Amino acid sequence: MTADDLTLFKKRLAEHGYQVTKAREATFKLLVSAEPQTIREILVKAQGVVDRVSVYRNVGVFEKIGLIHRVHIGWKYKLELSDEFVGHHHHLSCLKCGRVIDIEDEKHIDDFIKEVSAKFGFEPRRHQFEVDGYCKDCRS
Amino acid sequence: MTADDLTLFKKRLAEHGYQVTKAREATFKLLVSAEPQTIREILVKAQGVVDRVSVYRNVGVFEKIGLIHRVHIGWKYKLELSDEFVGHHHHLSCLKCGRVIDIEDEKHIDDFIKEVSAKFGFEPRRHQFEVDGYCKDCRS
DNA sequence: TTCAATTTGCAATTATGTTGCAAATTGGAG
DNA sequence: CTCCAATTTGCAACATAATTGCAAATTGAA
Ligand SMILES: [Mn+2]
Ligand SMILES: [Mn+2]
Ligand SMILES: [Zn+2]
Ligand SMILES: [Zn+2]
Repeated sequence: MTADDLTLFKKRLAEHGYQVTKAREATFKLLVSAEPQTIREILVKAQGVVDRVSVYRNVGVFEKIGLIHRVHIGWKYKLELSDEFVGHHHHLSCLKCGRVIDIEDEKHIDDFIKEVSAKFGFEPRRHQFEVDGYCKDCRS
Repeated sequence: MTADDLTLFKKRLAEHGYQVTKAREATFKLLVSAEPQTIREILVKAQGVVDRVSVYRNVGVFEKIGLIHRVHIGWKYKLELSDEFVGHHHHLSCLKCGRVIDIEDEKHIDDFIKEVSAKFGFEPRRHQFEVDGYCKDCRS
């Protein structure tokens, strides 16, 4: 993670009236250290450093102020930095090794959403696209 | 649900070496009665008829043999009949009233998957696309 | 009808996430 | 820097969702 990321992190907390604490900084760094990851993975890494309840609570805070968001990966959700940090994207997820590949969309998805929203009078807010399969190394 | 659906249900069970039981038939009928729905909703309807453990176990069986599948709806998953029954589709999901609208894709998604899979040497197996927002009635 | 194999239901257990509260930490005022 | 009200933390208890072991019931094939 860059120094800028950490600065932005602290700025966002302050903007929303949250304090910058040891536990929050540690939790955020764990979040960034591998991405995306399950809250379970974060809890394991946090053992002895930050209490599980505080991890849950602060992950909740981070979500609420838009620092991170959830993505669906194989019937669990994982946590990743928000678009502000890493740019909007979707995922290819390997059913064998668990590898997650970031993919960028170049229009297909947005066009589809626009089309289908118009058709049903729907006002889209968020979307998520996920492809499960086998990665280059696992498809042998 | 049609008589054909029930016939296909029994056929698939038999093909995979599973018995056709009261509990399984009852659970499948509950599944079909409203669609998609959470396992929680099914458990409530099953009270006094099928034990919760059997519901869990049989929903697991149904998934395994491809009679049903999960779809992501607002950070929960819901269960719905597989494509074989209802045709492949995706969902618009209302953040306010919870309404779920089935949408069909006309190429966008498949093209995108083809494109991006080629790029990463990925072999796609399953995919899921979900749009959250506000339905016609709720956007006022 | 008979019976081995499968399935069911109940109790106990495990996994996951939440709440109440006293003690510690934080950040701003003085 | 010092002080202190407000926020945050960690622990224990609680709540909810899902899984497992096992004896009893059901199923389907002979
Ligand atoms: Mn990503
Ligand atoms: Mn549907
Ligand atoms: Zn792989
Ligand atoms: Zn609605």
